[in-house]
Amino acid sequence: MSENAVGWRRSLLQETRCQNCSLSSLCLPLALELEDMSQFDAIIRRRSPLKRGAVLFRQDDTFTSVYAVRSGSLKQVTTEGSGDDQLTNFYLPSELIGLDGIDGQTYPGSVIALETTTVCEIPFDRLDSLSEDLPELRTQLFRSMSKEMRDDRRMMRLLSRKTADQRLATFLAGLSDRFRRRGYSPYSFRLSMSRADIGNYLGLAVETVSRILSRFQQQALVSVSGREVHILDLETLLEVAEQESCR
Amino acid sequence: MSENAVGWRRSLLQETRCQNCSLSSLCLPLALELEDMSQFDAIIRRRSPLKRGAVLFRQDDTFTSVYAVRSGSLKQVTTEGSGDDQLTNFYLPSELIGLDGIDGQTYPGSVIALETTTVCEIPFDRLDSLSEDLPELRTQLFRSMSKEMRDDRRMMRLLSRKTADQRLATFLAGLSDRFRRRGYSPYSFRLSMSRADIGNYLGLAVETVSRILSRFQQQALVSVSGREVHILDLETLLEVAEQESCR
DNA sequence: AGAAATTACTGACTCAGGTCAAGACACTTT
DNA sequence: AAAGTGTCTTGACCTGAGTCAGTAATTTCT
Repeated sequence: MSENAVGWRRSLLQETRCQNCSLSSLCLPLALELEDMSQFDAIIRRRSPLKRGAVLFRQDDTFTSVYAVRSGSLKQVTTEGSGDDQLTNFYLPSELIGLDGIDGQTYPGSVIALETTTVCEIPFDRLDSLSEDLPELRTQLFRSMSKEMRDDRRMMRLLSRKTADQRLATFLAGLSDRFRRRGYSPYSFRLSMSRADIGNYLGLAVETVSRILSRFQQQALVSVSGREVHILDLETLLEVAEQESCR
Repeated sequence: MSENAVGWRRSLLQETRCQNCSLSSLCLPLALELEDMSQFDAIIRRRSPLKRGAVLFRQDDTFTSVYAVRSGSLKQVTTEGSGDDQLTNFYLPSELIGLDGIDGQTYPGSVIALETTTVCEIPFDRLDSLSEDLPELRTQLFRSMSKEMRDDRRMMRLLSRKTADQRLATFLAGLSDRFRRRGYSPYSFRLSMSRADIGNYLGLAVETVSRILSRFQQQALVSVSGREVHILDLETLLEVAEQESCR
């Protein structure tokens, strides 16, 4: 405990401010001047890291805060009726969690860490009132929500019109792009989620995910070993993802 | 032209203000005091009615305004690649259109009237700056967006987990509920959209929509004649909509 | 290190819902 | 009233992906 606690305390002091955060150009305060950013920074609560499987908040918990991912990744899971879970989102660094909880005062799904993960907690009432004084912050908040709606629409199209092949190609290409934007290799990354998670998210059976990943590998589009992914032919992958409902 | 124009001019004067609007308890300004509401009212532009099939705005048009439906109904259609449309939403009175255009500066889909329809145009830059002075308005705006995200998640669950029967039952029950909230009969209404629209929205072939509506009728859950719908057994319909993935 | 428990892969079989085709119905328009 | 056009319904057939079952490979625990 002692060693870790010290390490954590130190990193808290070192890079715990938005001003020093490597994600500041992607995250909520991206449009703020330095002095505004320190106002924003003041309302943020850093949280100690979550371990794999740890719950950030549970479905139906009272909504209080939104969270920005600092490192690691998480999934959102909504349980309706009994037993039948739906994985509605994966969150990567700089992305905002919990915006769908504003209406209704409770979170509509549980959010769970997929690996060791750190997040910044942003109490929503403080964020709301700060957005009164900082138009750029308000704009960015509107944009984040708007973007999420747009992404949701894309997901609906995927779920209602795309074949299993197209879904997986879209998923892999999408991850690749998200890694690229965050400065990681778009061609080589590790999946933090299980096949079951991917299947649940894409509306496919686990077996289908496995089968298609194997076929993509045969076709030399990707090379997969467990959760390690190498994208070999992004070009073709994107073609598969968007190809005409070719008959 | 003259008679209609006069009629329209008159109704403009009569009930063209939020203060008199029967939807004010459901619409964006729902939380505002009377004097705040008149501030809000001042930024709104009434539009002359759209006829069936008329386009409110087109995909990729520059984003300028959001719209509140005053009467009638509309659909949002997104075209990706070539030809392959996806119907992503139906809008009923009091609902807000265009919030997904804030990010990216263009509308992500075309919005088309399904019948004679009137909308209130709300220029977004004015709405944004007004939300600085009226916290209740800002809150309501956040809520509307949050609610839409929540609805989107529900739609994803529908598209990825529900059977065709469950989808149609959910759709009918949902419409019924939306009519009820707006003060119309939840048991008897007219569909403003075609079977093709319904199919597209629910991720089903037109034929499937037809077949299942027929079966629902046989099972005495509903009685359908063309676009006229009577819900005979809402209880069971809701059961079908949410039943366990019963094996 | 070895046992236990997840997690991932592959094959064989099934079925919900898509596709194709044809006819019925409901509207305008002349 | 006939003709034309789009929307809706019904039937026959087919296929993509789900289910079930068994095995292999990881990861976790002791």
